Order: sequence, then structure tokens, then C-alpha cells
Amino acid sequence: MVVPGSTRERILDAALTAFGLRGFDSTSLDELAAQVGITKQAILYHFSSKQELLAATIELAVQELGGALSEAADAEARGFQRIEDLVRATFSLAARRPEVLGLVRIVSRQGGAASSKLASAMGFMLAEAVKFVEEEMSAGRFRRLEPRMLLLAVYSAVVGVATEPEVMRALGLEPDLRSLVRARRET
Amino acid sequence: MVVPGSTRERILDAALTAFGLRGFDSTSLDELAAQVGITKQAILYHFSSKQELLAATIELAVQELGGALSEAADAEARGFQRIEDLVRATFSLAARRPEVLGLVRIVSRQGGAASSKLASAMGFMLAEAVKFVEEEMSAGRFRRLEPRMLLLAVYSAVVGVATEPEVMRALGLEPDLRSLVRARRET
DNA sequence: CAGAAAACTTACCAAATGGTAAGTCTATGT
DNA sequence: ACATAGACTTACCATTTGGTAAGTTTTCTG
Repeated sequence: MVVPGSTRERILDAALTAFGLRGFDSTSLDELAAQVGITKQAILYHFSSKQELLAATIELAVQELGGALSEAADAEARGFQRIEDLVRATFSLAARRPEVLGLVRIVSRQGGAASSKLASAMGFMLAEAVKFVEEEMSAGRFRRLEPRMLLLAVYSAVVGVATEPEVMRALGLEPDLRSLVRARRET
Repeated sequence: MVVPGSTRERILDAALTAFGLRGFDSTSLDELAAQVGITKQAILYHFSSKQELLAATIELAVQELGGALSEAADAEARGFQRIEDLVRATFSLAARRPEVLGLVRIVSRQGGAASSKLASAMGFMLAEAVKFVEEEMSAGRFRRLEPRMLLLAVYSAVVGVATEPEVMRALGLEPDLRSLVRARRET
């Protein structure tokens, strides 16, 4: 995929992919720079440190995730259909850009300042989702479970499916878009 | 937790924890050595390279995982109860030693030689699980789904719940043993 | 007890990494 | 035409990293 945009955008894009798929510590600035076709110092010109690059990358990922979800959320669908839409949107994003969810996972494990930033950024989304699931449960449309635990399980399953191609291969599955869509159907 | 055993065992134990919770690249040999109370070169005396230490650590993790699962597997329980037992065993391990499943995840993402070793080590377990789930489906005890996809989702959910305390905290949950057990019940 | 092997430690080292300083090139506004 | 600022690059640098070489202490064994 050729990314024409500005240098800053290309750096962010490469960083999102690398951080999301390979990890933060495992990605060096030199490596990243070579991928974009510039020098490491050019990166440090746009972002004063690696940590700040991570912060900006997180912001981008949150934007993309939020965008993908809100697109599906503001439909006037109700009840089960709406959850279906949300799950579909998540899987779609996971299939097209697994690095976005991968970054979320990596950062959430890393802890620290970056993590809390992401946590607060996703906070309202999560809170809304929890509220929604609770409503659906009181309405009797779902079994009565601990809603947050349910969400956590769903989140883990989606992110896991999206970010573990090796495991899929070990299971004898091809980690392509079609099987992901099929998996979504079966959820 | 004080680990008296031999130096080699203490190194392996510390490596399993560090690799599983913080990642392979993010853990330096010096750091590891300081934790054990020896020098980095003592580690390199027992394990000729960091990669080999990882390999040995993986072996240990596979042993622990296999042990925990086979304990629950050779019960004469049938059908749903047996799956229940397996899931319970996995969650129990996840609660007591999250680093074991964390290592599995980390390695499976890392790919390469270490990954394929783990994959083949877990291969028979996975194959058996797939076969079992298929049987249960033909017997009509489960809904008819793609069995491997179901397994992947379950695996992801379990590993995810086990290895993402930050996310749990973001959801306002305490990542302790009790809530994990509760989560298991609700699955 | 001698001595050899095992289990380390102290000294290094080359490469990689994040980051700084200073220079170059190019566009742009005056 | 020219200074100024933006967008870089070339040169360095200190620290960290995995790893080697050579010594030192401990433990086992004949």
C-alpha cells in the first residue's frame, strides 16, 4: 500500500503498523525511518521523542477505532441488531487494519501514562457500551450476566482473533478476511 | 514468592514471568539477572544465548500448561461437563500464573523458530480439542459452528481475560482471582 | 589432599538504540 | 535579492544490549 500523504502522516502510519504488529520496544526508530525512506532524525524532528510518537500513534488509533465504531453506532438499529452492527464494525476493522487493535492491546499491557491516556479516551465508549448491554439485559433480551465481564470476553475474543495469525495458522486456518467474516457470523 | 530451587530453575522462573508479562524484547538479561541476584553472565553460562533461554522458557510453559490441562482432561466426565472442566482448568491456571498464557501469546506473535516449536508442542492438544468439539457438535450437544473458529474465540477470550489486567482496570474491575472464577461461571 | 570440573564473577567489546548539535537545501514572504 | 523558517541530513554521543574471554571460587571425586 502506497501512502502518499505528508511525511508526518507516513511516519504515523508506519509507526501504527509496526507498534501494533510487532510491539513498541521491538520497533526501533532507525527501522521505522528506513521503512518510510527517511532518516531517524527526521522522525525526531516531527516527534520530539519515541514516547511522543507512541502517544500520537495511540491518538490516531483511537480516532480510527472510534470512527469505525461510531459509524455503526449511530444507526437507528435497536437491540440485537445494534450489537450485531458493532461487532461487525469491529471485525471489519480488525480484518482491514489488525494493527489498530494490536496497538490497543500492546499499549494496554504496557501501562503507564500512555495507557491511561488510551483508557480515558476509550472510557466513554466503554461506559456507553456497558450501559447499553445493561439495558438490553434488563429488557430481557440477553441472559443476565455480569455485563462488564461479557464485554471483556467479547473484546478479548475479537482482539485475539484479529491479532493472532500465528495461532490461526497453528489451528490450520488461513488468516484472511473471508474467514474472519465467517467467524463474525458465528458469533 | 521465594523460589529456592537451583540457580537454573530460578532463572527459568524469572524469565517465564518477565517474558510472559512484559515481553521478550522488553526484558534485558541484566534486568533478569539482577532479579535473580546473579550476574548476566551467569545466565549465559546456563543458557548459551537469550534465544535459547526463551526456548527453555517456552518448554517450561508448555509443560505447565499441558500438565494443568491433562489433569482435567483424563477425568471420565463427558460432554459439556468435560469442556467445563477444561475451561475451568485454563482459567485456574490463568488466575494463578497469568505469565504462562502470556508467554504463549507473546511467542505466538513473535513467529519464527520458537513459535513453530510451541505450535507443534501444542499441536496434539489442539487437534484433540478440535476433534472433541466436532464430536460434540455431531452429537447435537452444541450448535453447529466452524469448530476451529469456536476454539479460537474461546482461546482468545481466555487468554485475553488472563493477560489484560489493564483493560480490566479500565472497565472498573479488579483483576483478582475471584472475579476470574466468576467470569468462568458465566461462560 | 590433589586436581579437575562446575558454577560462577570481573573485564571487556561491538553493535544498536534513543537522542543532540549543527549544517544543508528549499520554499516563501518582503 | 535576500533573510527567514521549515524540512530535513550528516556527524556525533552516551547508554544499553547480547555476547566473549579470562580469571576465581566452590564442589565433587579419585
